[in-house]
Amino acid sequence: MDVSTILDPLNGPQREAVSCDKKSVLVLAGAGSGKTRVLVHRIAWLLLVKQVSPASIMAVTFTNKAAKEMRGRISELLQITPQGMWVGTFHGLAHRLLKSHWQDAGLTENFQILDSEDQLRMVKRLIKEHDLDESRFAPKSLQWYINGHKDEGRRAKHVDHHNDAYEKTMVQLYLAYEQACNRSGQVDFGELLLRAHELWLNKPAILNHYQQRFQHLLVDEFQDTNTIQYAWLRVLAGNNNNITVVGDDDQSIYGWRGAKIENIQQFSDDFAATEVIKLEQNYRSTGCILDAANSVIANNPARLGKNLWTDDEEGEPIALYAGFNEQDEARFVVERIEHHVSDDLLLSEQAILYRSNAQSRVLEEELIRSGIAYRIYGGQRFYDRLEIKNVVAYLRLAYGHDDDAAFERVINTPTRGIGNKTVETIRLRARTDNTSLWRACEALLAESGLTRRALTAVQGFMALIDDCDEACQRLSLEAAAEYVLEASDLLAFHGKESGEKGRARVENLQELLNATRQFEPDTDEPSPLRAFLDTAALDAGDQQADEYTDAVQLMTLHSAKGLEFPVVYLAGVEENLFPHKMSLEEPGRLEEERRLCYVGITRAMSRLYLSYAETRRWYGQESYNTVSRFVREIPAKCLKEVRINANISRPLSAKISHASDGHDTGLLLGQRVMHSVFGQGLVLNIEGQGSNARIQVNFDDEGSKWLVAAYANLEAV
DNA sequence: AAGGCAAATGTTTTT
DNA sequence: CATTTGCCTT
Repeated sequence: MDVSTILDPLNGPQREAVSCDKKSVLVLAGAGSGKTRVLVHRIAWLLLVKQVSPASIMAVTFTNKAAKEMRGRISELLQITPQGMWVGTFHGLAHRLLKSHWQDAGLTENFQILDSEDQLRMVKRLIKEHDLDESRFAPKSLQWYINGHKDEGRRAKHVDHHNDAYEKTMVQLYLAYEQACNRSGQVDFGELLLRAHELWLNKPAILNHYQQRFQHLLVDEFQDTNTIQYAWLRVLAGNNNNITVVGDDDQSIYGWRGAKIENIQQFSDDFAATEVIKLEQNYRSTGCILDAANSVIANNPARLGKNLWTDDEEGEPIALYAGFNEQDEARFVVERIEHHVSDDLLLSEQAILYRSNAQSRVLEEELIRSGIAYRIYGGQRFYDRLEIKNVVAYLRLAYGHDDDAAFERVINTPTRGIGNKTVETIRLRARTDNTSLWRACEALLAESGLTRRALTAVQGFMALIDDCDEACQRLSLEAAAEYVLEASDLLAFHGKESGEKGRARVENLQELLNATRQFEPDTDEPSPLRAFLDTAALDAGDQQADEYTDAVQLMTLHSAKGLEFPVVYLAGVEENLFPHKMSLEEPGRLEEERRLCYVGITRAMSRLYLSYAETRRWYGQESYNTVSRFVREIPAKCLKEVRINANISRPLSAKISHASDGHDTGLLLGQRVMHSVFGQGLVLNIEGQGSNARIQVNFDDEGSKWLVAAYANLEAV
């Protein structure tokens, strides 16, 4: 294989980015401009042309999916899988590091990862233990508070409470949380990054070793890095290593969870003589779609400035549909999906995107009614399911008895007569002895600190865990999991849950056994069980089921980032919904919503539909929204309004059928009417009775409006 | 320990 | 509106 294979398929700027010899390179890659391709080809370039050892390369992504894709594409391009390269997520790499240097990082050897649910439980418990009012100190906000500070690299001792009583308590709780985590060998997601950073700072020898090793750092989705992630990278890169970051300031949509778009600017300041390369040629969308995206995003101030262009044709204009309510909107979308299917497009080539999950319901109902297969992205991850977490907790507790989060979860699951009272005694003992719950149990058993009944139950539980431990050491991972499932009685426990639920739970448990069977520990982790537990904590465990059935894709705009579809429906482009009402208060949030819109538009390859509802039932209330400001930012020449008259057939006939319920307005749905000011129009909707009735009319010239029957003086035409 | 009922509470999500 | 949560009862 020669150099041409690496460079030939690339355009000018891409080539420059791939072969650039500068020590620090910032690639500003617009949507659909071949960002991943540049990263993959640059790695190939380093290996083949620069003869760099794979072991000196570290590539960092945000999601496991992206890491997996990168590894796959590198192997595909090189026709071999390079050994010794570190490709992974920030959290995954930090975790790997901490496992190798657990002592230097001040951790226990078998430290476990605390997911956000476990974290919330722990935080709740702490609030209770401190006798604080949950309404004043909401567990969720304490969790948010802790994670926020960790993302900024601050421990409890660093937080300045300004002598404010409330803030003081929060810091106190943060401190208590840190202590509880340390006591039970638990590390939350933010802690992985924070500890890894502290490891660099506190152990120069270790840092030096890794700086010597990783002379080439590559970072994907750089605009999503938060403070601690960037700090970690910067220290690792030092003054001598090579670092390439790829990102798009216009696609920064995670500011609300700590991502710092400013890191892009900071990067150029921190690394001397950074080469900045812009990738602006888009290989995804039609001219029309790009024009729209460019115009919308141009309304954001303080951009680094990119303008996407394409060789592709103008394409169809973007269609905008004004539904009279969300059902009508859904009907429109489904009708268009059916239309495209009859045009030989697959369902899976079409995606419905929305701002918030609550919107999916109506769309789903309409898809079901029409018998169209669909798949919703997002939602609960496999390893987050209750039944899965239960089994994993048994395994965790078997592996490391001091794992308090696992202990809390399964001490009485399935129920074995250990009630709150007993658990409270155990917690108290653990706190006074400053030890784990398991050790507290041992102490209590030794000195009979429990009632006879509780004593037997706890003893039974501990024996069960020891059995599981023994099974884990003796058996294969799969056999051990099977043993745990039986011995703990979890299979039967979940199986007897009512109806559909129980069946689904058993199915998932079976799926977990599958996962253990297929599991291949790929790291240098000697214990397959530990490796599996790590995967369960850090990896979503993508369900691959139905991945191959043809189905319409439904997801939020956030989860659509990085994907592309021939046809995209962007539903609910209304003020208050998108941009979301909540985001209008804080400064800077509107800009982020606009970037989200930019992400949405640029997902579409050839066709883009925008739709909104003039009336929407939202949290049980009727709301009247106008079309989103973002739509008004799209140039008129790119936009074509779909008039209701054009697809009157299904939506209206459905409405007309129950219009005869008699609203006593003398008008019928679908009827043409005349208004003295607005001119002629079509009756879309009638609500209420007689003169109180409100009528929605889509005027030919003025668009649709709601009118009060008593004053409107509508005449049938 | 399970089931029933009222109250609260609703952007976006990965690790 | 619909789902989840906490609290209360048996």
